[in-house]
Amino acid sequence: MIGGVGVVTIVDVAKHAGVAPSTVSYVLTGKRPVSAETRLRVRESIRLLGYHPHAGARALASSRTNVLALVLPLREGVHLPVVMRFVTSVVTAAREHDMDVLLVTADQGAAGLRRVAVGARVDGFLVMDVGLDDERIPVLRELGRPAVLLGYPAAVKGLTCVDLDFGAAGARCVDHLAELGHRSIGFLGAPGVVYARNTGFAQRTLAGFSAAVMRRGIASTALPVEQRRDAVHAVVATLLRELPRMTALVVHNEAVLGWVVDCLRAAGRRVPDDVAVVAICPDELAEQLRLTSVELPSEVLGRRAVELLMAKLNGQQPPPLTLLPPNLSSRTGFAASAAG
Amino acid sequence: MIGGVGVVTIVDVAKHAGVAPSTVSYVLTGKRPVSAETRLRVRESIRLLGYHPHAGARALASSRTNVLALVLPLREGVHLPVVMRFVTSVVTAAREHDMDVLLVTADQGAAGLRRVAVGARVDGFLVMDVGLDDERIPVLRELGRPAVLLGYPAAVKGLTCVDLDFGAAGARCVDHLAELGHRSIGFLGAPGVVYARNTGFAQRTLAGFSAAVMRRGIASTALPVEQRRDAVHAVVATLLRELPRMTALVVHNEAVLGWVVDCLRAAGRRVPDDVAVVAICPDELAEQLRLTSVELPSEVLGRRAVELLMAKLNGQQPPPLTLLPPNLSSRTGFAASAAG
DNA sequence: CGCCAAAATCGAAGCGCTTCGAACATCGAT
DNA sequence: ATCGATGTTCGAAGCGCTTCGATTTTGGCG
Repeated sequence: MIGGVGVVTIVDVAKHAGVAPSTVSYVLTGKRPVSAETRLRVRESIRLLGYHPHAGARALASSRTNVLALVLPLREGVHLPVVMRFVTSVVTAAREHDMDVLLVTADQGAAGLRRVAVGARVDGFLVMDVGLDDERIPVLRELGRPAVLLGYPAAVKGLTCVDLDFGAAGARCVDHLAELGHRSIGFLGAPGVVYARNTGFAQRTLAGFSAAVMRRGIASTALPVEQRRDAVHAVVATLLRELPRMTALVVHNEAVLGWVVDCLRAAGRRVPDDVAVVAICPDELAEQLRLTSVELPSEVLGRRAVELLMAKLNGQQPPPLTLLPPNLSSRTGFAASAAG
Repeated sequence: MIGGVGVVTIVDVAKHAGVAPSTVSYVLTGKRPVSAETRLRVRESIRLLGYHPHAGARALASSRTNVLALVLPLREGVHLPVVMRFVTSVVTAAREHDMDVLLVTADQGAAGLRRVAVGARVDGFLVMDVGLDDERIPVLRELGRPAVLLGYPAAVKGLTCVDLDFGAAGARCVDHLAELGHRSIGFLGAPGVVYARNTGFAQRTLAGFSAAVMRRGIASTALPVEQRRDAVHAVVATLLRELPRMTALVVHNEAVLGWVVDCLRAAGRRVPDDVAVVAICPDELAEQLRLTSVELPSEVLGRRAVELLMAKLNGQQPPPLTLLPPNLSSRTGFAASAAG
């Protein structure tokens, strides 16, 4: 407490505890053994003086920043609440590994990645919403920094990717409905633009769905859905026309899910009595609408991604692709109330 | 290009350009004049060698990190898309000032602030969702780091706060409706818990609304709304009972806005013909539902907050409270106006 | 009682940058 | 030619931490 609020350095702590600065460092990092007695004394001095290591100095000396970059997508068609939930789970998980999170928005693009990496601002990258032919992947490869991708491109060799197994999710919905006896199942997906830009997860879900209905000889029609109420109305009408005996519907588009149900009811179909709806969406939303669903596990994904990244930072080599198995929750309870 | 991908330091650049390291530094920071000729040569060397200053070293030497902390709320009742939109505008604005953004979630609480500040990880704070008696404020005061708050407590002296003028927003809705001839106006607000925890903006909107209806001698009833469909249904029914001649409704709860409209229609009231609905919500949502609204200007707020923080970092002393005036957009569509 | 390996601690050399006083060059005015 | 004044550039001293070889301490054992 020499200069008032001024910075307490490791030297101050060392003096106060009667040891060398290096010993304090070893107490802090645990990189060399320190006798129990000394460790206790140093800890006490740290507490007493209110010492906090200077992040910049540490980064300079150890070339480790304890910060990871979270690269966010900001394109249209991504569901903001899902992103947000994901972000918070990443921050929480990162803190458990004593890491902070630096936000990089994807509109800064590849240049943003390069800036952050070369400036030694972060130890590694978490890249969200990776498309099938993502421009950021070559940059990431070139930078050679540890990175974990959410979503995955065609060739995952040399990468570390994690995602929900959307193909299995699509199939899981069909299996569930088939077991309930449905023989004619519709599919409503993401907006057309999402399919057009090769986003991977949308295609994979559809592919899983299609393969499953084909395998079981189930009649089906699949359509993309735009995020406008009138568009939803139109597409539901189309579906009911094209697939008149439809008794079940798989929806992979959380933004319009509520409207889809509304439109079905408006068209005189009871949900789930006449049309069983299975959604692929965050649990919370499905819970609210009382729909059977395959969960979009943002929290688990975020946490898993952080853990994979930490593994890489510690020199391990996790598998190039981790797919989380889909988890279907049946919610056949009573139908939703209210408007109709 | 001596050691492959290795780090290019300021010394390498200096050698390559035939100057002293300090000169390179001055070219970079502009803190001392450098002759045009030298400046050009140094810039060229920087480009050629692909030099990027080491953030940690810079922070250590200059005690400036060029990082600001964004402290996010993660409580229930906050509308995630709004937060997300806000986050992205902050990141974008920050980048324009050559700043990066470190995420701190509020659940790390006051301790999180302290850790980040004392470790010299950030230059300043952006604190979201500040309540009337926020526990983080004393910590912020104690830390003495530049900070900008979104939302504001009772006493703003010595702080820098920015927010939408919610009181004016509530009043603006009433004024608009009164001018259209409405004499009986309902108000649906945030969930009860939001009022209970003194969040400020909810109270202020209600206060502005109440004062305006009183001033004009307009009949009114105000109710909180929970985020469940059945709760919305119930509260709309209550409202229609308590205020049978209601011809207009102000809704300050983006999460249930759609349901409110649904419930009104289900109750046989045309919107906006029988009941004119004015929302206080993000423009995008109002646009989608074709409702007249006062915008929740996340983008503008985020940008403004960053600018205020930058001003503080540059030694200026912005006013303790900046209130953005509400902006009402009329969306009467093709339907004729109600009332009258 | 002395010797050696193991355990604990120390000391000094950086990490890459900024900063500040000093040195140097240039030039118009003496 | 000489002298400031002005405009540029240099050199060295840190910033606070980690790291690694060296040194001291400890304790088991001949």
